[in-house]
Amino acid sequence: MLDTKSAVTVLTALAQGHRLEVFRRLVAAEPEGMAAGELARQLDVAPAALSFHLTHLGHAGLVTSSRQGRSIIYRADFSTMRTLLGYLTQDCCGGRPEICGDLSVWNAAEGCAPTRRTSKDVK
Amino acid sequence: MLDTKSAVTVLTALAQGHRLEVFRRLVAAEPEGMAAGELARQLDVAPAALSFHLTHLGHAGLVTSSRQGRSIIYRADFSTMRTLLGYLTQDCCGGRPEICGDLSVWNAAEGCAPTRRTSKDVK
DNA sequence: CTTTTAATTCAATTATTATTGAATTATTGA
DNA sequence: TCAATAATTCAATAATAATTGAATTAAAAG
Repeated sequence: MLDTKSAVTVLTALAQGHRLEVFRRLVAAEPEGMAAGELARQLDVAPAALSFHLTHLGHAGLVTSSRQGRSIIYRADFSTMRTLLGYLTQDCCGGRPEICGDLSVWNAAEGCAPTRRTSKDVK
Repeated sequence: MLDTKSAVTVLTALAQGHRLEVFRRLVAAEPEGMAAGELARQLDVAPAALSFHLTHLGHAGLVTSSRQGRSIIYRADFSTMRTLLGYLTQDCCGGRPEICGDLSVWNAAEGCAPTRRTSKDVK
């Protein structure tokens, strides 16, 4: 389970228009992922600015990256999002699973957002 | 369903230590809620600062308030959190419900986070 | 080896958020 | 009415976060 500090880190990463949009598009782009430059073009954000946001998302554990030729490919990491959803559900429903339903089923489910860290993250 | 801009508003509201903690305690304090002053004491935050955060949470639709004597009682509003969870789930799993499971069941569920706006919000 | 392309890092700037202390509003009780 | 309590609003400051343009690193192609 996530501690409050980590939860704030992940929430902060998602609480920004460009970053939330990046994450959305990376989810849609699974499992191929997308190059940093392509994301910058699609969102019409300066490469340096996007790099900042991607680093931010990476720190929060929401994306992974790997070099492919001269491009760096980013991919959404579902597991962190799942952890966040679990945390918020606990927060939201505390000792009252009857209010929001029991999410533990899909938190425990097999095949649910497997960690896809098949390649080392780019440094 | 939440649009991206509103999602950012709600995420921003939660992406701050004091506010996340306030929300957590208000969830735990349901259904009585808690006075602003009591929250300020418990979190050891200056009243003016807490007021700022409570306004922030109120704007995002995460808390409601009502005056009771000289105190102002705040309560967690589950419905916004539920909406956020639904949005993030869509985001996270896109057209792939098999990845995170189908949350639509508890989004549609009866008795799930009824809107408890029994009193007018304090202006 | 030089040039081009892709991306990042860095330092500076700009913009946004959070905190503080003083002043203000609302309510209660002496 | 007056003093005390609870909370908010306001203006100023402090702290963080985001953007920019220039410089740098890495890989591919001529």
